[in-house]
Amino acid sequence: MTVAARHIRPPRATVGARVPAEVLPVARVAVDVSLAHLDRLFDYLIDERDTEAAQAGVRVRVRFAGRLVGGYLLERLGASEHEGKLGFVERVVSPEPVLTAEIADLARAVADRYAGTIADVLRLAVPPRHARTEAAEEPEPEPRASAPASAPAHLTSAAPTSPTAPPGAWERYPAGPAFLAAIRDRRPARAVWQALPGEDWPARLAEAAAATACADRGALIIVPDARDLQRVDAALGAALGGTGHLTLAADLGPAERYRRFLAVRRGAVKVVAGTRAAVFAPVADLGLVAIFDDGDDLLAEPRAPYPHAREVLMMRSATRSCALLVGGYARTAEAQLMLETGWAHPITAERAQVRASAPRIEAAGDDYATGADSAAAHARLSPAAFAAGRAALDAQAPVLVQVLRRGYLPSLACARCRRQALCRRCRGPLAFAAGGGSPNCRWCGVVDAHFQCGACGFGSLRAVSVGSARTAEEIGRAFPGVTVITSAGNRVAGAIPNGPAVVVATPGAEPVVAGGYGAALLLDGSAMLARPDLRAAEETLRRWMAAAALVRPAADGGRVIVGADGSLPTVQSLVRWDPGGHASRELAARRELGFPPTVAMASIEGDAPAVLAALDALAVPPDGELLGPVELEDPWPGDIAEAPGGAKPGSGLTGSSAGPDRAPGEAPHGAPHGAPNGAPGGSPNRVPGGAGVDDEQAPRLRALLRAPLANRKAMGAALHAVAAARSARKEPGTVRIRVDPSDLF
DNA sequence: TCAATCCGTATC
DNA sequence: ATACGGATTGAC
Repeated sequence: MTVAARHIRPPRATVGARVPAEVLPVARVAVDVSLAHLDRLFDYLIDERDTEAAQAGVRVRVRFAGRLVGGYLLERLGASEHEGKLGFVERVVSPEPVLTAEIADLARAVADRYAGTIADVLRLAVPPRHARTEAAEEPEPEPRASAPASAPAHLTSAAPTSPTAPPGAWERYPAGPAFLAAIRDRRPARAVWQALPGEDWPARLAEAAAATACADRGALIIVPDARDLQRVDAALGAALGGTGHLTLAADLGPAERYRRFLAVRRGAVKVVAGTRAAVFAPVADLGLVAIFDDGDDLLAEPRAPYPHAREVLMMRSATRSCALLVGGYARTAEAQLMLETGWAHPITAERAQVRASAPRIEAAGDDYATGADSAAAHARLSPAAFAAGRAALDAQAPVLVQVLRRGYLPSLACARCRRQALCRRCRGPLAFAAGGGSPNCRWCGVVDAHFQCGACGFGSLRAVSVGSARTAEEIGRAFPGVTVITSAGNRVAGAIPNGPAVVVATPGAEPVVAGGYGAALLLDGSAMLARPDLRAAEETLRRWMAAAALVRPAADGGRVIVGADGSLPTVQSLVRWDPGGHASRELAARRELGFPPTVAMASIEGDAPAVLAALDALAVPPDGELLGPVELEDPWPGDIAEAPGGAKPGSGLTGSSAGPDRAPGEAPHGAPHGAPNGAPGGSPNRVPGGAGVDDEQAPRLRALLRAPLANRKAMGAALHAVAAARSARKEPGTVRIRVDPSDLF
């Protein structure tokens, strides 16, 4: 038939019909399709002329249901189980085997655990290809089966200077040296480590990595944000000699990101540090995985299937039998559970050592009525806080002031009815910026010169919270003549010089200072503790300890004043520096209430009809329990909660961006549903009219499913089945399923 | 009896 | 999305 007329572009160069490869002609392919009912491998034939390039782990293009899609070749087989006829692999994209068997297995396990698809996990795990980089980076000198010793000399881990222990301060922890010894002996020790106040934790992690390198194995270190990563990078440089490691972070460009990924994959570098997306780094011959400050919510991946970095590392540790180190000043309930089940051992210091390292910590209540007219009271400083700050400054030491929110007056309410003040255009929160005469909207930026309460019509405002900028201003008056530095939001200071100065910082943005702060004043404690969040207490203690750990020991005059009621258990735990006791009580409480991590929990949320149908179809696992559904009022319609200059989410494919200012009210909640850029109700600034009444849009529901930990697999499978049924029938609406969601309320 | 069309289901 | 198979319909 009219062959010539049919083709606009020339027929494939394959004019000669394709013939299956002589050996192992069948390829098992993970296609890049994230539909739950297609979440399995598919078999294709390999053309004889692709047989060389078509190795396990390479990227391929295949025709799937009529269209070309990407995928990874996972395995070559002699024959297929598939009854029907097989198509050919259309193209081997590149002979570079980017997906190792370990990461392929890990991706499958993570998908199963989080009721997601392997395609989604692989998108998190393997960076996009950058062809030029791939070509530029030497095309594989020798056959790749060669021993690790064949790595280029300049990239091998610096010759371990002493074949024995790297010297370090792990001796301050009774179990520390034994843990390092285990790493050196290639034993899969697992530990939960409570860093001492003032601990140079990047150095300790670097020593652990060096011990791993001594044993000629790979190490992977995960930290919450870019600032932490810089410190670990520097410490690794010092411990390994500059070329023995590399870092993986979100802010690298595509080329650099892929270049480093290839260096890791090719085994040229065996010590890797990174932010959360690096948990999937294909480090060869893994001997140690480590994570620091695992309570930080940046370690929860915001893209489907929402895996948590700590959990992924636990999985890698278990399947590869490598050592695991979960560190932090504080201790999460999850870490506590590892200890109580005996899965991991504690690395903690003796009481005396803790006392010698910690500053003096006292609670000062949270009202500043005393001397209400003084500048100190305006700065929300209790007399004790003011005195501690004054004393530190007099001793030429810097003072750290931790405040919950950034901005000037970031949250306003009607002065009469106390309802939150909202923008009349987009209903976003109103706030005062520094030096601004009128409040403006934090979402759309519009200025509202004549506020009128949408609920009661009243015309004046009161501040609900005070931000870092306003606090800095007041502190300046309280301590006249002293330099005031703010570190919050987009403007974060990494380190400051020693000397008298006041640093006002939001949690996670505290600069480090050589020698330590003379004092830390922790404001807003009650507000932090009062958050309606399962993890409010744990999170508050984590933030307090992170700040207090930067203060010099009590013997050197270090003092911490926490602005909260001293009788509260969390405050007590801080004062006594007892993260273990706090975590133990926290875990007991969660067990009592049937909350994670003592049970497996999942949330099912989305459009009401779709959620109801999904719940109908759900096979509740044995001893499982369905809670809800309840209607969800979503105060944050978009996934961008901060309009002016806020860090754009999802810019880098490596995940985690620095953004250390994560006050509770501002936490952007994650994307509202499964769609990657989903903004259900359109952009924030819609509906010009309605200034008051809650305009109900399509109701959204949320249900929780919980099951005993032993039935976690069954729960994942049941949820995956629901998602599969939905996608197979192309059911309308949105349902987002999350296992171990970070926000339960 | 056969083709055109509709619907459901699988996607190697 | 698209492709295929089986059922259904309508015209000879």
